[in-house]
Amino acid sequence: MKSYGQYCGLARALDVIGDRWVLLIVRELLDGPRRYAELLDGLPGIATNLLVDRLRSMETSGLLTRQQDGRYALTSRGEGLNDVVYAMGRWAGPLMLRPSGNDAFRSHWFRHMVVVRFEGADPRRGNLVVEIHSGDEPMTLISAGGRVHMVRGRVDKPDIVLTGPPEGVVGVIVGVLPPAEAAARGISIGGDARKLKRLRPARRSVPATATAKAPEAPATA
Amino acid sequence: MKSYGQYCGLARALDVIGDRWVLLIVRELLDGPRRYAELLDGLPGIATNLLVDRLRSMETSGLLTRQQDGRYALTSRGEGLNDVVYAMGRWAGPLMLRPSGNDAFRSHWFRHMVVVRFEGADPRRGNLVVEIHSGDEPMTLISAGGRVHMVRGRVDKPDIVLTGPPEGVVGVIVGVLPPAEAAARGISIGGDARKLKRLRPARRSVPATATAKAPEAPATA
DNA sequence: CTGCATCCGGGCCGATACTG
DNA sequence: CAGTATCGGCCCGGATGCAG
Repeated sequence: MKSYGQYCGLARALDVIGDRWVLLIVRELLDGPRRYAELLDGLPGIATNLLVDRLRSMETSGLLTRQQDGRYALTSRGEGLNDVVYAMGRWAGPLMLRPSGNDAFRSHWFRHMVVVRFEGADPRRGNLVVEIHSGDEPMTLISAGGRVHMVRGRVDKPDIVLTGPPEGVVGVIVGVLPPAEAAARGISIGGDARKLKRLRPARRSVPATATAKAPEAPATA
Repeated sequence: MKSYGQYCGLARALDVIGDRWVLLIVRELLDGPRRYAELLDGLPGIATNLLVDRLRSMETSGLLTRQQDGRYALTSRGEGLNDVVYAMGRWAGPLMLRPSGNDAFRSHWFRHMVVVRFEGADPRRGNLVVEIHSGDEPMTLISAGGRVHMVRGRVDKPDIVLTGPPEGVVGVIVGVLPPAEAAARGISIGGDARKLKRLRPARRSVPATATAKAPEAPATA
């Protein structure tokens, strides 16, 4: 992509990560090193030449390296994009209620979509294990020690089992879709749905990122 | 731009803000409503048709509205992108040391570049007024009440006056360029340069954003 | 089978000229 | 001042080929 040619932080960042697919490749690699075929599967819709082009340019711009085993891994600089990816994921919250429809979906994307909503530790958060069946592989949400994690696969004795389209699963987990209405969205809930409240103890929808704005501008109140 | 067609927060966000120039338009409007000609001046390099195209599509996607006076203003949804813009600006820190060279520059961009480095209130931060001459108009940095602001124009009796290329000004302010070496970078400092330390009281280079990563990451599987 | 490289059509981007 | 029109070129996307 052509450089913006502006001495500005945002513009210089976009010169590096503004190309199409770049941030989605970062998303995939934030889960750990991946090989070419795994990336191709995790990035439905990308053309093979574009994937290679991006991997090359991201390597020269210092976002990733190629390991001895041939897998691609983020550099520390690339991992620094975690905050950018999560800021965008948080902003996208309202967009996720729209049904997935024909959109492609991979189960491991749940990790970012969910963790972004439960960032930080909250000691009042209860322990909970939720098994999720949506997409190409089972995933398990684990709330423990005040933090929420998400791992591939299943674990023994989940408290709840969720099955259905991804937007319904996300809605139930983040609490915008009441369990009573979940069935109408194609979600089936195994176990005691009331336990889901443990994930959101008090009234803390926004994790106190403290959007320190300058004093002019209309300030979103 | 074509949609990624993925049910993923990052992908859906990029479907809306991934188009070239969109985030830079947001950057301009984060300073408040602007008219067409002002945007054109604040976005050196953009073609007039592209600016119009972006303004139209950003209006239909709910990022901005047109006021009665014809000026363009961010909606609350658009202002929500503040965190995204700042996350990228923070990540771009290391990229800003490279000289501006032939890059275009507008003085009001200092606001984002500087505020992003002093986000949040720190009661130990001292009061300071720095007048800056770099680019197309004078700017003034004001540290008061533990917060750092940046305003257009000049105020009476600044403590320090900085003049020179933008990368030198940024370097001196954030502290990576010692005042003793500033002259070699074309920076002239009026007043007592030691007062600049007031801006960075303790050893807090990173504002404790607490990059909460999941514990699995390396995933050698 | 994995990991690319090449080719080509279409659309978006960028620069300039022009208009109410 | 605030756009509209036009056109060349580059990037993107999909298909296909091919070497280890």
